[in-house]
Amino acid sequence: MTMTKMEERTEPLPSERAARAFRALGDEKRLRIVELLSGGAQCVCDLAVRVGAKQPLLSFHLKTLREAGLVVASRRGKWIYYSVNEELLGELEGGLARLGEASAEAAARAEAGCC
Amino acid sequence: MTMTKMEERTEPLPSERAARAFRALGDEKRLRIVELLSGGAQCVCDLAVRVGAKQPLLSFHLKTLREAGLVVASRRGKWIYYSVNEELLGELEGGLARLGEASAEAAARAEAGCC
DNA sequence: TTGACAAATCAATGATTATTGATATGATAT
DNA sequence: ATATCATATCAATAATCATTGATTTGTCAA
Repeated sequence: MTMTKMEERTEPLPSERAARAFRALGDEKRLRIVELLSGGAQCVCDLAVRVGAKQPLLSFHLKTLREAGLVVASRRGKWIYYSVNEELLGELEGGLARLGEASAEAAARAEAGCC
Repeated sequence: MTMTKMEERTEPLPSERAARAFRALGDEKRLRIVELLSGGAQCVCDLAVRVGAKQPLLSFHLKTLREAGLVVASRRGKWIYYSVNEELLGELEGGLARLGEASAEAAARAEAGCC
């Protein structure tokens, strides 16, 4: 067997990863967190105040976002700063764009009466 | 009161609507459904086969997508055809783009050392 | 060390969601 | 009217998720 990881393409964004990321964005508090983070990296205590959630809940949501790959954490002394992963955000954006385009083309085809 | 619906702006995409839409996309089966639909409108029975789910489950997922505004249904005789709502897709795309840009600017600011 | 503070983890609970089989609705054709 | 086919809805169950308070871990400063 020993199969040297010889598989890593075709789909721009494996749908499991995309679904997980969308699911992570699919909560108002987490969406708010990402918005806040996109204004600059923040520590958890800052976020807790602005999101209006207690610290353990914030940690939970940040973990969800982290596991989805949407944010990254970096410790600076006593604090941990979070920031958004622009790359994944861009891939999701691209995925939506692709769907939109495909959908527009399909609509045009249908309009043209091939159905 | 009689309040004539006098509230409908400010946020490009109210975060509740955005969160609901992302949540709807946050399931592999539903993401697959949207992908299939973006290839052209389809009836439920078609989808059921391709997604590999039973009819009531398909209906459930389609309802979720419908309620999130991501797809629209239109009856044609005995069948109901679903298609994706490009407008909402575009708004979500725009929202992600906005987050990405804000985040890039914040990173640039941080780089420039104002922290 | 000890104390204090930031953040993560844990255990418990309630809320939401996915899935299923059975049943109801709505359209068409006979 | 009846039969049939497509789809929706319902009731029940299992799985996942959000939220909380208590506890733990990690870091710094005295």
